[in-house]
Amino acid sequence: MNIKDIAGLCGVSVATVSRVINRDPKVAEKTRNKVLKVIEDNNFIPNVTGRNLRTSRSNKILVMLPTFSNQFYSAIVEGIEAQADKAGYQVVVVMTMLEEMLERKYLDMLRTKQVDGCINFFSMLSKEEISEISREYPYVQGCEPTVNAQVSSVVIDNRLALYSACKAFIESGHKRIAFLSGDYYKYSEQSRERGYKEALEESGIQFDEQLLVKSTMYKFKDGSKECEELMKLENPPTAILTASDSLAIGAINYLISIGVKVGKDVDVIGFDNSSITKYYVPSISTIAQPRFELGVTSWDLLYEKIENIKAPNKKIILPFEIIHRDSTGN
Amino acid sequence: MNIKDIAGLCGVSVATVSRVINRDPKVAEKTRNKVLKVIEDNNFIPNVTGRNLRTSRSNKILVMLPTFSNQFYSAIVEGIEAQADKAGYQVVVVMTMLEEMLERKYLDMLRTKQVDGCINFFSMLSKEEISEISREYPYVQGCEPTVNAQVSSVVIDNRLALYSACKAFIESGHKRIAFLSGDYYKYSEQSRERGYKEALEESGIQFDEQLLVKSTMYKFKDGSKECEELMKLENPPTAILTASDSLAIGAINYLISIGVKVGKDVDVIGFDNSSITKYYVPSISTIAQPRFELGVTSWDLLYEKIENIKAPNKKIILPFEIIHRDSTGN
DNA sequence: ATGAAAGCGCTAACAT
DNA sequence: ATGTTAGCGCTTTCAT
Repeated sequence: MNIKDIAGLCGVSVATVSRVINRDPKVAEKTRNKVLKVIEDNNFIPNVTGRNLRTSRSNKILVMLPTFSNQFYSAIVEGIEAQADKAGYQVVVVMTMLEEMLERKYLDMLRTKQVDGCINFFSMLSKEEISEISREYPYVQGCEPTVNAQVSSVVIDNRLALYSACKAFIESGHKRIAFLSGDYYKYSEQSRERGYKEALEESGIQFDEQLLVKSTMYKFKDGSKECEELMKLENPPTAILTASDSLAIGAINYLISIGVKVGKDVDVIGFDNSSITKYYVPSISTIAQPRFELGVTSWDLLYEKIENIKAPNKKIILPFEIIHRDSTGN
Repeated sequence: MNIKDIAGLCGVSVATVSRVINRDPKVAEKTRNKVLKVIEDNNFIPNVTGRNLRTSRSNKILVMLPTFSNQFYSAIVEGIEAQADKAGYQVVVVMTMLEEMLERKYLDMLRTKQVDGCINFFSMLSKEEISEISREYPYVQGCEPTVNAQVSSVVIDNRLALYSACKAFIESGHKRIAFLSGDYYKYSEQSRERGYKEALEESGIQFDEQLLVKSTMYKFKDGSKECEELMKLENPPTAILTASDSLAIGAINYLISIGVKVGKDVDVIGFDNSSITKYYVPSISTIAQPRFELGVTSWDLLYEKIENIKAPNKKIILPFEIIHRDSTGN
């Protein structure tokens, strides 16, 4: 069953059927109805491959995630899908597992027109490469744009987030404030580190590099282990900022294990507001990113590029929210 | 840059280039090398759409998940991808959000040959429909096959899992054992309920329907709320089996809030061994499914169907593992 | 071993 | 308003 069969059944040409399918207004009302009826009756769906070959477009976009096993991305993808669906686009989600080879393989889908655009949430490639890709193909980065690359992106103000959280700690009287972070997702990490240091400096607290941990890979285990190191310091922290809820949970897990009262003896704040934070005991304070909105916005940025590859790059910053729960006491 | 350009550069016909690309042995060694060199030099990738149109195959498969926001599926998808990649297939992951309309829309990708097969992890459709789809297209179900549908599937022995866990509770002296489950993922729920009842019966413990909760949607909140109901019973349970880690966490959260010592006063066991179970306090005992293997096996089943749609349906059962942690004391 | 050519299903330029 | 037709890039049959 193809467009030719439908044309035969209708007694019209394939061109007319194609016009009906593509909502071309230059078709007589009567003809249109006849064709639509036959399409309906035969449950006909136009062959996407034929159309794609002809138009060299796919009506698909690629979403590249570092991993599927981070709940953080699920709401983002839902946001993207909601928008893409409205525009008649399908979303293909892949994970790169932080492997450059895999990332390159998936990017070939752009070159070979298997997808019309790509939203990336963490790239291993250089800023030069990303800038070039972005010049040639609809390509947008979310959450972790490549530092200094010329590309449209949507993020939250990571600097301000850490600045605010750190300030809040200082205002509740903390003087020894640690920051559990990583050295991988450069963009957010650098911004957050800046915010952390600015808050300290502004309050006249001497930055202590022992309290800035950049060696984690964002696993529970890392949170525990690095928290242990921190607590063994001569002058351990009384408050811990973290770059992810998993790190916060790891840290809290360790603190509980040594009898420290979290939210009382030591305050801890996570990042991302994953669903578990509300149900952990103690419940975990955290910094929430507008995940669905991040998805929606990244699609909007991509669509601009799909419609006009020369559209200027935009850098969009969405608001975050600090959520106070038991792990920061009071 | 297409196959014609390559042919031109090589001074051969497009047919020969196509043969080289497709590893047809009937090409002279010398010709092959020349062509390969030119392909390499020009960084040429054959247009997938052209090939798909011609062969009416896509070398893509569809993985349908109820949701992205359940970590449970991430390792499964990794297993599928690992296998599919070896066979030269791409994996497209979509979520149906438990919407029948969406599921049908995605199934159209089979009919329209956008994908060569589908692995489904929960369907809203009737067993008749699933059986028919499975007869016509490569289609496999994992974890939650449609009850009584004629389709290849891979699962764990859910009955035995609950039977064993319940038995273990009985052997540690529990007599009031609740089961927090749902009424949605029929397949696993029914099997588990059977195992639960069998264990009770076999041990001469009267089944009490107050202790079988089937109203959850597997959310933290449901676990908390239903646990509260249970504990308010005249004769509350001393042990709680659950159908997911989220339910276990919700329940434990509530128990802690009312001062009950989990793993001592009341034992709780989860299901799926999600990563948080190890880092919750108390750490949570759970029933682990071999997630990666579930993915691998579901691919293998699908591939049999892709190669031969008439291949007989297989029902594969993989082993589970009960992991004891602090939430079940001792 | 290689080439010529048909045709997969569709769209769009051109003709009527 | 509708039809005719070329051609997107590829594979594959049939010749040679």
